[in-house]
Amino acid sequence: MYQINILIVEDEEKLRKLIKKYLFLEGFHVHEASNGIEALKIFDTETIDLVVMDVMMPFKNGYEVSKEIRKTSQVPIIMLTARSAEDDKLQGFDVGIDDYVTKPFSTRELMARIKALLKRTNVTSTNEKMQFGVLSIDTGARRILVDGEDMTFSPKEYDCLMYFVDNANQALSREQILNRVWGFDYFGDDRTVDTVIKRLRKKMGIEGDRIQTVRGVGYRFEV
Amino acid sequence: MYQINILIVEDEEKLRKLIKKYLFLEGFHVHEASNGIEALKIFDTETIDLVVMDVMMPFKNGYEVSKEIRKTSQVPIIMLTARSAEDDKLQGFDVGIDDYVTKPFSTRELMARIKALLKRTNVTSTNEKMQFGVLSIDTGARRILVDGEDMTFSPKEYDCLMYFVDNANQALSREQILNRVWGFDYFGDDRTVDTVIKRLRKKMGIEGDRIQTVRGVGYRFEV
DNA sequence: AAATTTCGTCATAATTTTGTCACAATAATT
DNA sequence: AATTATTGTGACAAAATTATGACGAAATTT
Repeated sequence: MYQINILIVEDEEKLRKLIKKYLFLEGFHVHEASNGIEALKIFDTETIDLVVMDVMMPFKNGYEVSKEIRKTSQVPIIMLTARSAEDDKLQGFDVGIDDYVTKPFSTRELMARIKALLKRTNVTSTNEKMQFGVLSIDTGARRILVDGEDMTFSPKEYDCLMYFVDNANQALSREQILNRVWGFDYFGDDRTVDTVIKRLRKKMGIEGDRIQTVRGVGYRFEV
Repeated sequence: MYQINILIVEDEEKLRKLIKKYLFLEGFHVHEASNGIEALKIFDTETIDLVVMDVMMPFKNGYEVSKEIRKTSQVPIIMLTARSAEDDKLQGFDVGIDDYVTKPFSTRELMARIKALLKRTNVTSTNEKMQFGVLSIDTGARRILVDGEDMTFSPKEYDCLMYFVDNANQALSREQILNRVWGFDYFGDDRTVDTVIKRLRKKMGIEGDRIQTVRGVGYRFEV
């Protein structure tokens, strides 16, 4: 499946690696640049779906880089800034910054912002058609057929199934599922997952038992 | 469905890519040329519905290229010029330039001019007659029949339906619909889409439920 | 400029989704 | 076999999302 590409532009290596790690854990494909020049080079040669960039950088600051990027692209940009002065923000939005995160920030906050922005700007994975027994999934149509019948899956059910499909034959803990499908900022019962699984299995009909219980851990989608 | 083909002739790559990006977002199929020779070559081999061309270019300037094109075609041409002197404009119209945009211009202005010119010169997506159950669409006449009855669709309704038809069986988010039907520079409520959908469904009669709600996302037109 | 149509927003209704809980069922352990 | 831990499931109410009618502003036509 197609992975979403994110470019991190941050001169402070520790912070860059930290962000990279969390983005990686969220399933993104991550590109790194430690300065603006490098960033623009990568941006020109790679397909980038979203940019996370520090304002303060040697050579070229974040705003200048954004301005360059905006000449050719409407890619979503999130700016990291140490200062939180109002005029700073205004300047940012002028250059077409889509969102703003003030340091220090929690990785959780940053992840939330990134996901929200991706959603807002409609960056999604490509259209695919998949088949598992009598279960057909058409991601472009966001439609699922069971035994040829159109089955309506709720957003949570759909997202959950997608997560399973993307990680077929892997045992996924409830926590992992919660993190990915509900978002890492979700504070709810682990067992919520069980309920969605129950509904999924039911709707999937005969293919329902592709979702195996992994006792003490969570679930596994088998292909 | 047939996409409108636009040829951009501009030697400055950054600007060319920028225009391309915006045209793409508006749903056009875009061809690029960085000079007059290349432009003529593409014009000969591709079907081009409209040309956007810079006057100032190496080798052959915009007027010369236009003259060449006019020998065989009445394709609408928009000229980009840095100078705004009157004689310039006159010379342009002499060679059969249809419209004129002076640099620097906003992408919004250029898009508006392009759309206006397409409308003026009656370039529409080809005349097609489509049938979906009792719903007949004649894009050439911009007319829709429901159950044999002539039904009047408002511009928004019509455009929206066309977007659906062009992307049949695809889940389209409200944002995507807004971007394409209302234009990327529209800042309004997501829910506006719902209202047009409501009106569409009503006018489409029995075929109204070809427009399916995709919960948490938007809508899908099913064929 | 008057009349008509279109369009966006809002309030409210209708519908669907979702999380939790209680209890049943099942598996693991003693 | 009994006990304990874990998972399955139906029910239900709250929350979220979508449908719809109404209304006035804006645009278009007459």
